[in-house]
Amino acid sequence: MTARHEEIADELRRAIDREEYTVGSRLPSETDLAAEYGVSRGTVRQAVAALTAEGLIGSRQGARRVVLASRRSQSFAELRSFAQWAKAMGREATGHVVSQEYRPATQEDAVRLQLPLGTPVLHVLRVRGLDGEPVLLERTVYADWISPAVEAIEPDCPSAELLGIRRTSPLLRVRRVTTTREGRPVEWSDDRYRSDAVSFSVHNSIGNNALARKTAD
Amino acid sequence: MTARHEEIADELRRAIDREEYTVGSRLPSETDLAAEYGVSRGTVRQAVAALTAEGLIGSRQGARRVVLASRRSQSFAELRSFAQWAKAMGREATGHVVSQEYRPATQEDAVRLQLPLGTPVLHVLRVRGLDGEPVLLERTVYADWISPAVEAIEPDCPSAELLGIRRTSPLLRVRRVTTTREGRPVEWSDDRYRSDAVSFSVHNSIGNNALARKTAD
DNA sequence: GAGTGGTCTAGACCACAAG
DNA sequence: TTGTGGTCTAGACCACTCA
Repeated sequence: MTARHEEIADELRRAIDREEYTVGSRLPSETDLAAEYGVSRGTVRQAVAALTAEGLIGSRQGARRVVLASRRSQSFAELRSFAQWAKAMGREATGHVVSQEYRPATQEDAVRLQLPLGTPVLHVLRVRGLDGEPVLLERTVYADWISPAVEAIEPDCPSAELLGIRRTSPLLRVRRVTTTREGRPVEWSDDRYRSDAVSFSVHNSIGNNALARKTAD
Repeated sequence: MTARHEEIADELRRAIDREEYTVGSRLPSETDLAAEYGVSRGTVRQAVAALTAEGLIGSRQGARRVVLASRRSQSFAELRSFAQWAKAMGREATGHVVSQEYRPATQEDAVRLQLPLGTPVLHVLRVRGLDGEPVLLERTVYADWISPAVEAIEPDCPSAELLGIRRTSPLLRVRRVTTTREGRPVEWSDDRYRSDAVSFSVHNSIGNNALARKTAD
């Protein structure tokens, strides 16, 4: 059922967690790992590529892979939910679910969440605020296999004043896709921020800068 | 010199740019692309994996890959430099280079930027602010092959009051790596934000959420 | 110079999509 | 049913690291 390379990636993550491989130390060679797990080198490379994308390990041609970080020390630079982030900032996060309903997955939903066409997906429209001030209009589409967990958590506040701004106000629009460690898409979202209220910044393995522009969406 | 799979990825990006493949249309099959470029299927998969990571195309098992976006329409959701972002927010961005010097690449520099040990890398320490208020202390290390471009742009303001806060003030710390489209690391940075001023994250193909936590660093 | 990661090939089988 | 992407194998050569 689960792909072998995902199992191996998980085992490596756990090995790093329990400090079998400590931060700064070298991972076994691809050949050794292949022998250890009884797979080909290609499969090992698929596994370590996942950890590399997560920033857990680094690599340079000719040298052993190096453990860069462990999931234990995730005190900072950890991507946070809106509420977690607000708390860290000493602000009070508010959230209201405006609407919530299942719809069959459109072509776009299916592609972004890697689901069959027509699979029921959960659409949630939320207004989120800081210290009572509405700041973010959030449209999220959840994959069917995760939506029960979402419904169980959602506090259902029937309605809310949508941001309380004119429809023509400029908004910062952000589309994003959230995935599990294994790269399985969990949700994708189309957010519109009040452009005078919030902000943010980059934090990406697959990032960009002014010198080498990238299209995020 | 350049890997074949990178060349193919570039050609595909350009093909999407000139709307040879329009948004919403299907890409040729891996087999067809392999024949067209005279390479094996594995090489084609390396190429399309890059575009997938960039969010340009999507894929589902059994169906043709779909073009999700073009680099033409990058008006929003584009990762911006600090100055670009500030301007979009209607704020005035300030920046001062506190120090700037070349040092031989340490083990960490070498791994994160995928450079040989001891290669000269450019260390830049900046203070950035919004509307005159210092907000971000930014330490950036640039790869040698990109540093000339950095030096040419940098305005050198000799010094600045470092954030104007006590050394013990809590700071939000963010480490990030910036890469080119091809995944070649350009810089990595260790930033410390004034925790009462601003900041945060999210916006990632390889993201996370509260349900499936990920270690960003 | 031996070891290692980066690249590439040419096959194979499977699960899923779509007609 | 046919085509497609996802996975996996078992080789190969090269560029680079490091002792």
